[in-house]
Amino acid sequence: MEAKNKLRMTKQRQVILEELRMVKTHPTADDMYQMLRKRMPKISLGTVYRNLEILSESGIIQKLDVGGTQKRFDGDTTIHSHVRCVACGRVGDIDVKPNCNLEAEAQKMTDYEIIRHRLEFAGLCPLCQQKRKATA
Amino acid sequence: MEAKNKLRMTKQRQVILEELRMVKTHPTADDMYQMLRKRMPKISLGTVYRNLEILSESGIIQKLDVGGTQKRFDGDTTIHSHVRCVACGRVGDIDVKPNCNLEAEAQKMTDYEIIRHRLEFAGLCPLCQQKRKATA
DNA sequence: TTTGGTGCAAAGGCTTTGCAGAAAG
DNA sequence: CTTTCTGCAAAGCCTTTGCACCAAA
Repeated sequence: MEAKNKLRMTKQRQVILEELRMVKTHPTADDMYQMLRKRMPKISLGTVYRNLEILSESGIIQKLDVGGTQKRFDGDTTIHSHVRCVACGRVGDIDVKPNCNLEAEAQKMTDYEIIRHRLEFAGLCPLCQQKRKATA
Repeated sequence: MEAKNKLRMTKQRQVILEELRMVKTHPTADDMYQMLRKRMPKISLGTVYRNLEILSESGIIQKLDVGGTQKRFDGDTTIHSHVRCVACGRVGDIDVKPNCNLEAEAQKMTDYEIIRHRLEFAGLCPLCQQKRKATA
């Protein structure tokens, strides 16, 4: 729990990090598990969860808390926003850097001490737009 | 699942709606359950979940997907943002209406069809600020 | 060696659901 | 009456955890 332990670079951890950085899909833990089994058939789901947790605590990857029930992970730790497809759940990146100083703005209106913010969009991904046209 | 059914205003539904509108705390389903039992001791947790779901689908209340594992509910359906205390999980309101047209902005940068957005802040609530001072 | 990590399976937390009886319209 | 809703308990889904063995450093 504490960040005092030294991390070891195990095969599993390495592969998890590689795979996550290789995709731009913001996979869930289980998505990752499915991907990883192809390269490392004996890896366990528990190990995947543990490592994604550890890596995100260390700031090496990012844990996303976008809508939906499952957490998602992002190998890209630069500041950017996300779009979530309301139909299929897919999550994409958006490179919006809200110029307005939202946090200062918000700070004026609350007695919370603002630390950071999160901006997320919801919409329809290209695939689901097509599906909708087909149905209509 | 379909919104075709006519809603009945049962005692339970009525009380749930009243209680939710009475507080400004963005309770979880279980928070609501605890509150409700005082007025209606035999209400079941399942009923609470079902009604919060139905009411939010009907747009009568709002289901919040802020960070943390549990969903929260808000009787206030006007557009506003939320702050979440990173220490205790409490959720407050912030009346920031991002003037900049974020969605149009985002739309330029993605092939998703943007439908809406969500702006959330994270910080320390007054109580947790005090606790931290006391500890430091 | 030492100590953190792994696989496995069981346990946990939150939410949903099947069912028979109750109640709104 | 008819159809939706309720309470209860069981099931489900995602995630975490205990344990004995394994492997980095």
